[in-house]
Amino acid sequence: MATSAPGAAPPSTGQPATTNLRVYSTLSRSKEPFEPIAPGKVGIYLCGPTVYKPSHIGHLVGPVIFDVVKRYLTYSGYQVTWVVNITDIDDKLIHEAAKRGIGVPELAREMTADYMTNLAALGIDTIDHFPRATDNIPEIVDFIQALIDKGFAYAAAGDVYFDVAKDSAYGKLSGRDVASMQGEGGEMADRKHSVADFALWKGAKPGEPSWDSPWGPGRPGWHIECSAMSRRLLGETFDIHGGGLDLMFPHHENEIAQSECCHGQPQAKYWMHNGLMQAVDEVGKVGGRNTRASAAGSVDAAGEQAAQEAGKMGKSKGASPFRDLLKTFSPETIRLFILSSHYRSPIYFSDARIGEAAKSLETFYRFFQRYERVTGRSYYQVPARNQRGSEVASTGDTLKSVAERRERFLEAMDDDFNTGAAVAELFELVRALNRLVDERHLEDPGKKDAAALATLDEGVAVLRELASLLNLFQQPVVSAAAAGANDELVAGLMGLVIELRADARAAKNFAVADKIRNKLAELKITLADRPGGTDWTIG
RNA sequence: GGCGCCGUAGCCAAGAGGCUAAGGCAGCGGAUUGCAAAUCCGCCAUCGUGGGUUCGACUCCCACCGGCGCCUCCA
Repeated sequence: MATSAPGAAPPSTGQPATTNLRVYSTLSRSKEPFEPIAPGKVGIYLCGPTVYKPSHIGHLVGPVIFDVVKRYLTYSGYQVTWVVNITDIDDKLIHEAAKRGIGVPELAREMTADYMTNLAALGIDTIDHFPRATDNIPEIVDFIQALIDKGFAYAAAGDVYFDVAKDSAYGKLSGRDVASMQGEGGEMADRKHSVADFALWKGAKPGEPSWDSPWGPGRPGWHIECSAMSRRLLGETFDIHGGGLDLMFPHHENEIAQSECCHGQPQAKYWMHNGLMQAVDEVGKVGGRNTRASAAGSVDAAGEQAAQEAGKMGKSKGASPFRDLLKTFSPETIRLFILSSHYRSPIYFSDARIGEAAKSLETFYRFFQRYERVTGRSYYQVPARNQRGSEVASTGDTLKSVAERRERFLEAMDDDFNTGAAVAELFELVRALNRLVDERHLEDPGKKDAAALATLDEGVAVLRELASLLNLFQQPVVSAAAAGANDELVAGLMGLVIELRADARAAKNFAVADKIRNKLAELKITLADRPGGTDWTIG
């Protein structure tokens, strides 16, 4: 399992920050020019996990996306502070801990560790703070008290509720009408002034974890921790608040209500919501996409069934733990899969679809090997350009193409972090560089061309620059099979086999040469005859 | 029922009022190769259906069909 990528986000360049970035905000339902509240500085708060079960892939979509957001902002000259909260006290933790016969803190520790391990595997080392709800109880209690003092909340039988009727702006994020809300029902209903009111503090029942408060022992409601912790770490108003689309209501709506009623100013300037990961059966398409087949009468029963089985990777669907997914797919594959589509769109998840991402990554890995054959240097040792301001000299076809692709990549990122379009430019970059190697025969040992090699290096530096913004190709991926290739004995035997095959080829004994290659292929070993000799890869 | 999103090639997926509708996977043809692998070049979509607005729409509006999400403390 890979650990964090070295270097974290590219260092701030100290240059003027980009002015072209546009960010879609759920509040305005439109893309807005990005202008941080304090020049040069950006605060980001992302709603993190409730740590009661192992994280599944859906929990890691936000971190992957905001890791890229932070990298891009940093690269663009901003100083970014990114906060991800850990909800470690909540009904779900209480129930799960009881079910397993362990304490809530123990459960929280275990699941927080699981989450952290997954983040590390994905190379996400850009998060600055992981505040836990239970570490911030005094701040939370103060926050609630302030809301009561200002008349926006009321205590009732050990609980405290937010009085939605007092907030005329309530519903502005999700576009909901207070009157039509069902709200939290159950036994709390009769304590609340309105069904739409939500708990800020929940009085403890016997045996439940609790903290002292002016309203008796209890614990925070779900939303208040985020209001309190975001204020502590980022201030009353900060730049970007993110989270899954499912949190828009009620969580973020309630957060806004709490924070803005308490402070009398906006909580966050931009609200970014990522689309949800959806599970889909391997068979058939999803959504309305099989409409035509069905309408035409050629009903694909399997496809229809698959569509019906598609569903959010939520708690009820029992999505498999992320750590299991890592047994099948590399972190890099999962990152590419997530970043290949737009962050606001839902992502339909299946092994086959992630498998496609894995295949497409091979294009890059093969190019990196080719680069090493040509230059003797590892792609991973090429210093990444990390200054947005420095332009690429566009002399010659290749560099012209490299500069253009870089420009398009950056434009895509400026357009509300369009990573899908940006990824396409990475493929185009590699194509341009492969073309250069082909045309100048750089793999041919007898044809070293200093100018072409310099161009290749420049192109690779740009590839590294752009890829690092997506946290891709930061360090070599070593598969178990590839690791075996380093074995001295294996290497020696392969050298012998290749030598014997070379002799056979020299003698035009292609039957033997091909037999060797075919038999090796059965062992998952691929031979490639190149200008400089034959090399082999495994896996 | 209320609110919202979506429907682009065999599959995944960007995009966009007029310029060649990105890229990936799969497939086909060619170059290269002893043959391959890899690489490169080329081919493969008129954008769910029906109307409307416009000089012009796949892109805007309406309707319909189909799918999905939220309204239940799910990232």
